[in-house]
Amino acid sequence: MQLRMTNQRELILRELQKSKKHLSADELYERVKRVMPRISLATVYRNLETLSEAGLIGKLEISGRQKRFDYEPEAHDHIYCVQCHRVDNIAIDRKQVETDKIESTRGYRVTGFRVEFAGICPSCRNKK
Amino acid sequence: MQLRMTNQRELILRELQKSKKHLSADELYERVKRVMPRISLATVYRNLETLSEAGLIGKLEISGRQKRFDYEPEAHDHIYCVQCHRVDNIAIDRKQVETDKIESTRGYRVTGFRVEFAGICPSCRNKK
DNA sequence: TTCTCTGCAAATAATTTGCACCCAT
DNA sequence: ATGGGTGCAAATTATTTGCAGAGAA
Repeated sequence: MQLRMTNQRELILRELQKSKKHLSADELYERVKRVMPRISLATVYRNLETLSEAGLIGKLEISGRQKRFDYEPEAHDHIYCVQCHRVDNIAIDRKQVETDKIESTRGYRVTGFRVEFAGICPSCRNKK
Repeated sequence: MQLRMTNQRELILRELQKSKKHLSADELYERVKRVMPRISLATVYRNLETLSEAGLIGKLEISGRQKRFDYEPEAHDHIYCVQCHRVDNIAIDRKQVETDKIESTRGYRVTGFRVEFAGICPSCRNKK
């Protein structure tokens, strides 16, 4: 299966990169529609998936309801399976986060890691 | 609003803790149904939400399609908003992950962090 | 030409909600 | 008794898929 660079795919990639944000499929759909009004939401979904498989963009696994996509593919302490989404705990030394410092991978083949913080963003802080 | 400890709520909490896994709502539903056959899936959803707000269990923000719930509430590197789910990048020193070591919080009020690894779990490794 | 890709609409999957009745406090 | 909680069914939200035609390689 080889990748064709269609106008839609190129536009989706370009708009996501231009945004410099972590957009959901429908947020990006709203943006690309301005340029290509007849594009379909399904096309956006399919391309985001394709582009992240190709490594051109990143797919964020943190989420509320929706998946979000990252304008730059990136290397990124729970451990979870990217195929079946099973999750397991893993013991790590938080002061020394490096793949080879994991005490046990529980049998997983580790493909990457990332550190994620939770918090309240500026505009939500203002609302309350 | 005060919390009532109903039989349903207690059972849901107990079964999640007993499982020692990160179950999704419907996986947990299958388990509690064995004990309380007429319980509704909606009740499971409502209680998982309530229990995690109360801090009795944890809600995992990493996900595939489904949310997963953690049998133990836990302290937990992207930064995202727990209210609107906006996501922003944050610069950290991965070798020194501590809240006070973040270079900039981008205006977020940080409530916690966790380190998460990605990989392929043992049973998925076998399937391929 | 040959396949991958697209738009459209319908189908799924996951989660939420309205409502009338129930029960923990 | 009373206000939060429940079951049921219907409604939403997010994402995926079948299909026939379009267009990149």
